[in-house]
Amino acid sequence: MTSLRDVAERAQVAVSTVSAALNGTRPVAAATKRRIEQAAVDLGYRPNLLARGLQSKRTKILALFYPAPRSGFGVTEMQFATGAAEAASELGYHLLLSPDSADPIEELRHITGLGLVDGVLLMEMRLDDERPDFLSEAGVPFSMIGRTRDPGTIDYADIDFAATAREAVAHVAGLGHRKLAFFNYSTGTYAAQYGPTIRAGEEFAAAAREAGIAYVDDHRAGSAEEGGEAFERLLAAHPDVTALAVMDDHAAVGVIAAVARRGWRIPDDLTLMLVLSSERVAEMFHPRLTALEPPSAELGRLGARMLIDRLRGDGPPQQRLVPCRLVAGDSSAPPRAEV
Amino acid sequence: MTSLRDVAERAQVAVSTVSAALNGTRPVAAATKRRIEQAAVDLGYRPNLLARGLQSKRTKILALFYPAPRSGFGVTEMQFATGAAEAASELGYHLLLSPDSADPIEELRHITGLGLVDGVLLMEMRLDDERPDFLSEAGVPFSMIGRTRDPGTIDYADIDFAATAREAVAHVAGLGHRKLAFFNYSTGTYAAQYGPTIRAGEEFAAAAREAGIAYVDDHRAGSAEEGGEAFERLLAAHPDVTALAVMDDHAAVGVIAAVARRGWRIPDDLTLMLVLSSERVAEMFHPRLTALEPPSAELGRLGARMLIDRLRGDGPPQQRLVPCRLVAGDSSAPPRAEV
DNA sequence: TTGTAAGCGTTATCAG
DNA sequence: CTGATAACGCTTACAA
Repeated sequence: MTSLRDVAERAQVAVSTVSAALNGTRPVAAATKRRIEQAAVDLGYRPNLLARGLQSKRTKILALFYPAPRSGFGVTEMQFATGAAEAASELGYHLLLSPDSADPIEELRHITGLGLVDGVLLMEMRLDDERPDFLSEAGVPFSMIGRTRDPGTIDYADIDFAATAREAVAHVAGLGHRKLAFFNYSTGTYAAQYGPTIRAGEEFAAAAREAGIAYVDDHRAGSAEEGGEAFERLLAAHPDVTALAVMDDHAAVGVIAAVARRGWRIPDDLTLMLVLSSERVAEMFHPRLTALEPPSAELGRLGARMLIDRLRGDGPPQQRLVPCRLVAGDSSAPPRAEV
Repeated sequence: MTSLRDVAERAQVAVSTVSAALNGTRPVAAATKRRIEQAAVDLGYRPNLLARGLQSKRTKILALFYPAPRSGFGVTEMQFATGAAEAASELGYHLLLSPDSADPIEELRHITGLGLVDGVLLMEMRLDDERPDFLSEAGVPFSMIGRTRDPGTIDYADIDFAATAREAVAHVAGLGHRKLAFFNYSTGTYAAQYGPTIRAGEEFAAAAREAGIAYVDDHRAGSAEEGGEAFERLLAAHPDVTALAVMDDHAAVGVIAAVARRGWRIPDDLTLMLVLSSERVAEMFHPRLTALEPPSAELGRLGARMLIDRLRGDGPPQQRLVPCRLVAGDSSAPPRAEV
């Protein structure tokens, strides 16, 4: 482990000069600077992040704080992480993966108390999430992937649920459908005030209203079984529904099975869309489902970038909403002609 | 930020005594110890990891070094990460997510040169992977999720491909099948000497031979299209195949489509299994596919644990093989009665 | 059993 | 423009 001292000796200058030369933190004569840089290269010098951090109070480490997965960590969550790690890496930062055990706040207190991280990236936000309050009070810089009900001036990157819902509604309306149903995530996520659950629910209703098409959404399903049951109930109450948007992949499996049991076919008898699911998953179904794919990796990248901007002291709060991408599959078609 | 000094002042002792009391690194009178602990609690003292690391050369940080995803990061890879993070967390360690950019070795040199991490966790191993050599030479402790062709005495946790293949073969043989086909990952992963590709290929062949059932495996498919084509070719050459094991989820999609085009049904005309895929994914298919689910989270946990053991200086090399779990779906059945 | 003091590798503050 | 020197918060001899 070669240190600043070694470089200083070899370049015949003082340690502080080496530091200055290498960091450009104060003017250094061109000649000396060259000499120092050469020495550093010769010795394969690498600054010690710990020492630097201890002194400067900046570790260049960000913590990605992720709650225990509700229902198995999905591809989406993974992409938050890899996106954030990539962006951080590009900007010279490192990403620490911090699982939250039982008590999120205690865990946050712990991880931020260690002096190890410069800031925290929050994900899996609930509308009434108490983590932002804690971090604000503790004076720890942070940003969110997702957002609380009232994010105030906190930096965040979230899905643009309104635009996403509008696009989904426009898609089915454009095909001629007059009545859309929406299956949200499980009741558990609703109770937890999980952001996407609540916001998607609201925005799909609003978008349908705006577009002037009928809408049903009182179904929440988190498993294939529940999805199938919800679908039966739906048709019993609203036989005129011709299009369905489903948030939970597994619920969609149940819906498809129920459709088949009924002797129906997709898309002839039902237009089915997967909301907040990836193209990769949509392709597993037969027929390939239309999907609204969340910009997960980008949200991760944005979250990391705005946190780093904040750490660098730059400007006003950044709040970004990015819509899902509609990937048309073979599960969308005009409604069957009513007799 | 409250430091050891603050605690020392409040407890009316020297800093070193506080350190000793809190770390149990040398005997401290019970009374003093209690006083110190009380003071620490009162002040909400948290040891500064940077300072500690700087002094002790131990940061309690592990880097999970992951290569750019070959084909989109899957659930499996995510579970390596979360499993490792959890295990690390339980043992008082932290996990740094280190994306490898273009040049893995350079990136490794960088991350290990910073003095930031105590050790490295490697994943996505290729049989001829050069990363282990680099780390060995550099004297950086590490462990692998997966393994090279000849891991020597390096710690690793990998899938037990032999046992997995045996179980798969026994499953279909038990149903009465006499000829099994195997579709591996794409040719690209073969060329890259990607561990699972090579090992699964070999072990399925060996298991079939042992069990005395016929076997075909010269098909590699990494997409739905390729999967469909491979299936057509397979049946053209081996019309007597009644069971098929597929490694790539997307290839399976193509196979299923091809089966349907042919007017066949699963499992009546073909027993289909997904190898190295999760139950969650298998459930998306209709019928629900039989799957051999890799113990991803456990491998991540094991990898982290053995690395930490190594850091603590414990014992002999740890090399663990864990078989996949067979999750029977509705895609397995006895072969159709030949006329 | 406890205190003193010397670092760990940086950065930052001063003089020179 | 450059060189001492004092932190940063902790661990670890060594002394008392």
